[in-house]
Amino acid sequence: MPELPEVETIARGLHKRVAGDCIEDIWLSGKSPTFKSKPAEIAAILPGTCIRAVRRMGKHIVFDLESAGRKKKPQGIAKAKSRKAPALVAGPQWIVHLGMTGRMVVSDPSEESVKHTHAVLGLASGRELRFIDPRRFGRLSVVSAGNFEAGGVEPLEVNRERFVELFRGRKTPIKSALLNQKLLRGVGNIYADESLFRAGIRPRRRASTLSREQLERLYVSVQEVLKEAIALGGSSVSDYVDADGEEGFFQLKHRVYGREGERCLSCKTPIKRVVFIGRSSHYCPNCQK
DNA sequence: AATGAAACCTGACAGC
DNA sequence: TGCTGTCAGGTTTCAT
Repeated sequence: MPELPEVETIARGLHKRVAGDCIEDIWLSGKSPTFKSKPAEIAAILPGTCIRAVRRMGKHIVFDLESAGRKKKPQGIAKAKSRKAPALVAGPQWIVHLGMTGRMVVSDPSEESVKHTHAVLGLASGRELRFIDPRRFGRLSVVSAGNFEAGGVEPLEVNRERFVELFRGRKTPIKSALLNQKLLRGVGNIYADESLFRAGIRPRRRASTLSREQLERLYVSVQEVLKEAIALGGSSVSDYVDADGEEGFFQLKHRVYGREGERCLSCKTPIKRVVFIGRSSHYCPNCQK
């Protein structure tokens, strides 16, 4: 389901709703392979913690936790360090990957839980935080503070030079590289196709055959597409909804994804769909070289 | 090293 | 009504 813009939207929504709340109890379905950490470990760590922040790293949702009733440590020690030192992370982190069909909702306990609910956290405010995932490609795990490795660089934080260097000289098709989370984290099938269209590059072009100018254009395209999508709350292609149950609207702005056979918006050539690396790729055979 | 297919799962939808 | 086949926003693992 979710790529960077959807996960960003969900994480912001969750932060607004549950930051500051505390986890009192937990229920887990135990169904594999939902749990990357053992369910018993998750059940042992989460209750008794408070949610300091909810944020996104790549396609992961990160819950920064701290032990309930314990104040943040004084930060005097950090003073001597450089201004660039990262904020101290007090407690464990709960990491949620939504896979293809994962959803997180804040519910009243009186609401019946839907099929494929795999985790329910009881919050001190009386509400419940629920994780629902029909296909079970999502993953839940806990890590100790600062131990989480999300992969490559953030597309919206990387500078142009680093971006170009990530791809320059690689023999792999540029779309494979864009989807490789160890290089760039957060871009998935929709936004790879949309970015490549805007940059005028075919998905199968080998990265090594792209000029610096083309890579710079791709850099701009990726950032524009992601920013526009976040502004519209993501793309709701089939069942994606954010933490408030609201659909996104970026699917209305797709120029190639899901538009096979329809006319290209800039040249009227029918959009093509080809399958490679096991996924659909959509492109305009005229505009993209 | 690097491509690519298969596997992990369920549900929706099209066609017969 | 029901069967079969295809497709789906992701990632990992195994074979070539």
